[in-house]
Amino acid sequence: MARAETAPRVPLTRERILHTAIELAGARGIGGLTMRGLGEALGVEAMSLYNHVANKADLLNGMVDAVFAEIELPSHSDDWRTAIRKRSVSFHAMLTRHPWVSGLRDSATQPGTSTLRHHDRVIGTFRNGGFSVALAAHAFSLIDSYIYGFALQEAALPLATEEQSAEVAEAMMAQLAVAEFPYLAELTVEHVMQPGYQYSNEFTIGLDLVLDSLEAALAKEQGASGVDDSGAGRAHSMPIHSE
Amino acid sequence: MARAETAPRVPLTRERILHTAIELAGARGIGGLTMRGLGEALGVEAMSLYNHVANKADLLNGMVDAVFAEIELPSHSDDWRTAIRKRSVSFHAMLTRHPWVSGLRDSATQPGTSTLRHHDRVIGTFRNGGFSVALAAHAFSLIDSYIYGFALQEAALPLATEEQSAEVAEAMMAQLAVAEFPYLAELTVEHVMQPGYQYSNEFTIGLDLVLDSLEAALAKEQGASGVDDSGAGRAHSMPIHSE
DNA sequence: GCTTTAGTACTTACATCGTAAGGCAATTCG
DNA sequence: CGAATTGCCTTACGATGTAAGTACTAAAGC
Repeated sequence: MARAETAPRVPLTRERILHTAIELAGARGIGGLTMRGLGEALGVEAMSLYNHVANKADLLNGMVDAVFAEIELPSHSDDWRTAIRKRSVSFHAMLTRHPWVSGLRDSATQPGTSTLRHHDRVIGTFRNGGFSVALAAHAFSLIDSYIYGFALQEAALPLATEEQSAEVAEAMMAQLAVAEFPYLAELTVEHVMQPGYQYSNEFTIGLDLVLDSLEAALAKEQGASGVDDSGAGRAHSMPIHSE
Repeated sequence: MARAETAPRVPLTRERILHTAIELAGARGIGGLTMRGLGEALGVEAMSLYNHVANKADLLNGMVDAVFAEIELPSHSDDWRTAIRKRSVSFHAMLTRHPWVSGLRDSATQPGTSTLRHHDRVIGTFRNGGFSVALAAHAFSLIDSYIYGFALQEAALPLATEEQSAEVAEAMMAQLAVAEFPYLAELTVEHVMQPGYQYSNEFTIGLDLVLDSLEAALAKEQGASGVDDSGAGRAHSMPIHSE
């Protein structure tokens, strides 16, 4: 048959499926990603995909793990604050590229190796920076909650470009009873509708505030360990509000 | 007719629909909430619901707005920090009661009146506490991102009870190559597997760190306005990292 | 070379979903 | 009492994830 020369006949792979799925999710949104549509994009019937992924949940897990590999790992040569800051900005950029990730909660239950490696390096960066195990856990929880939550709001509010912001703000003001929500109105007019406003700029502002507080908590913890060893010793206690 | 006495014959209402939908989402998860199932729970056919809600998206929006009304509004009599802290704890408690809320990004695009009132009061609390418009916006973004993000991770990781935590941690350790992810292993063993650990306890720790950083930012902003009026005057600039 | 075997892709089919269209009954208004 | 309006129900359609069974393709053994 002529199949050998006419069709390239690239065999289906899990990697190829994941890549195309990520592309498709980007183009049509995660809701527009269907097994049939994905099959079509790969020149294949929907059911053929099931030879390489267990089910759609497995596909989504794989997609999340694949994009986690795009995040810049914290560098060993940087001090903890710059290392964490860099990877957080990179993390945020990834979530901006792939807005559907923050919506997929299930994937956290079954983390892939990329995800685990990432988490391990982040925790390690804190530990090497002098954080106790407990404080490293707090820091990890705080930072990642912020990053995820910010991405969630970013995905919801369509304030990506300046025009979009203006549009949304105006629509909001139009239907908004200004008298009933005066502070919301003030913030919209005097902040959101200012020229050059983009919600995504808020990210690093909040991030730096978070890093400030972690730096202070670390200083407090290290100071406390000099006076009283209970802070560093009972690693699973709460060293921040020990009073 | 006998209808008055035999059958209670409570007529369908948007409120009754929303309440039952919230219950159902709590019992079966948001994925288990279907129009047919909801109708059945109300003793009614699925299509009858469409006389009171436009479509499923409208239903979900209504549900989100209804549970937003459960959040304790920041009190005017408290100072900003305690007021925000109280409402944040209340917010978090609501998201724990209704874990599906954080997953519904779409609802932020079409906020209901409860949601708007809530946001207005939060921003107002910051403003009355002395925050500039810009800093209030940053604070609002930071705090709500953290709360949402934390709830997202809480919903994903099933670490609600102590037993669950232990279970998950052990399962993780079992399949985890300890040598490959040493820091993750350390954190799991020395922190998560400690007696009495519950991930939800991390919430107030991170929250207090965030509030610390906002307090510092406010002090910095107010200190700067004494030396130089540009901080308070140009409200849409970035008063935190002005250097 | 031919035959066997395993794995990959295709076909068909089903349960379940949101919801469009139209019918019927009960309640409200004249 | 009759007319109209509202609210609920019936039926039906297209789309989705995926179970089950079939056919083809490519490597392994003789």
